Amino acid sequence: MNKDKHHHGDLREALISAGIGLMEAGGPAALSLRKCAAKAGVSHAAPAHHFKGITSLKAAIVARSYKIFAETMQTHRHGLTEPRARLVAICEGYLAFARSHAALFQFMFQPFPPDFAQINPPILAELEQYSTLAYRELEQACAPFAPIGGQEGGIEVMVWSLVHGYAMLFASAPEARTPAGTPPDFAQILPAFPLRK
Amino acid sequence: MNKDKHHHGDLREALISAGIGLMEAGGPAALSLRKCAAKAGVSHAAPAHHFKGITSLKAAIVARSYKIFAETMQTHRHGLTEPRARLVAICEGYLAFARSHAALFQFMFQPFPPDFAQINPPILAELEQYSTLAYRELEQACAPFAPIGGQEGGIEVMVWSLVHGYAMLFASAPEARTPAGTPPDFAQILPAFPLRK
DNA sequence: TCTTTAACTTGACACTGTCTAGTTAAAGGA
DNA sequence: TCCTTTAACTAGACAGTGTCAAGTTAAAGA
Repeated sequence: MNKDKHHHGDLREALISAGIGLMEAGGPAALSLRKCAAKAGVSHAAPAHHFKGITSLKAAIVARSYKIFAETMQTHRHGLTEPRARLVAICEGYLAFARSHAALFQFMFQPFPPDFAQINPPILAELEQYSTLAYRELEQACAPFAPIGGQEGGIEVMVWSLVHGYAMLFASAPEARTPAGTPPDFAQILPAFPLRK
Repeated sequence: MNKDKHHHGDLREALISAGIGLMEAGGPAALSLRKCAAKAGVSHAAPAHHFKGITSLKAAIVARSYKIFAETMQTHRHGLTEPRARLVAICEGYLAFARSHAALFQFMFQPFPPDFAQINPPILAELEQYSTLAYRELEQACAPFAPIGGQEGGIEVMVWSLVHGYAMLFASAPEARTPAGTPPDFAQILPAFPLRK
């Protein structure tokens, strides 16, 4: 741990972990550059040498979230080869992540603030990498099925919209606030879908 | 306008309008109690007499957003009686709002922070009222169609999830970042849906 | 060993939300 | 009309935030 040394050793990683911890404990609003620094045991200005600003740290946290997100879906579909079962498993992984990492899930899909440009390029690349990784999971699960409306990629957009909307509205919310009672399980919704091989 | 008078006249309304203006100009992060007060021409502590804290002001802004949201859907479905056309129109209204009021749309569907309790009860009631109003639009548009999976309300959840997910991912985002090109129009997706009367 | 560079600290600044105390204006009662 | 009460606002202070500038300390390279 490099105790008492001037260099922290792996401050970058420590800051990301601290940030995720803060968000999971108190929601996205609980994230603060200074609190992350304190949790990592460094001064309040230390993060500046690893992240250009708080937007950069946020981007790094989102990148990390996408990584966990993709891994969750991978775990769920592992070993399944039958197309329909595989797609269902991917959706279950999607919803499982939204439930168990509610704060991160909400944070990931928030549009980025206008100061996007200040994010360090390597962080941007990492973000791109893992979000693509997650998207590929969904894409591959949809691949066996015939396109909808003749448009390429239409089926992914349809399934993605459905599972994402459900996750946002019912899985990740603190209380699934449907004015009309408890929503049905997603497992009852997806099978009603017109998926043809 | 009650110029030079001690009382503003309608500060509450002015603060909500100012808040919406700020958010539409610079995104949700641009909202600040002090900036709202400045825009309304009062001191920085004046809002405290109308909103218990910034969470209350945010709730009031969300309530107002739901009102506009419901009205947008009403306008779109106006005059349509054929069930399918009506449902399509409601969805178009949903997406139109997400596009034209992107910041508000994102903000509305963000889960509330833990300090929910500090929100003034009348604001909470207003929020409840308008969000229910918006939900009723969708509910009524779905009513003519047969339930899915035997579960009551299943069709609403399905349609709502689909249009909401699409709105979040493709309509309200600054750039619809699908790793695989431009997403298809929603008009091509909904018709593929298994809706029976 | 000297120089350079990266990692971090310290201190300051403007900005945020919120609290307390004071002021000003309107409203109600005699 | 005068007095009291109350609501609406101002002014000032406080802790917390992100960010910048300058200094320090440690590691790396020649």
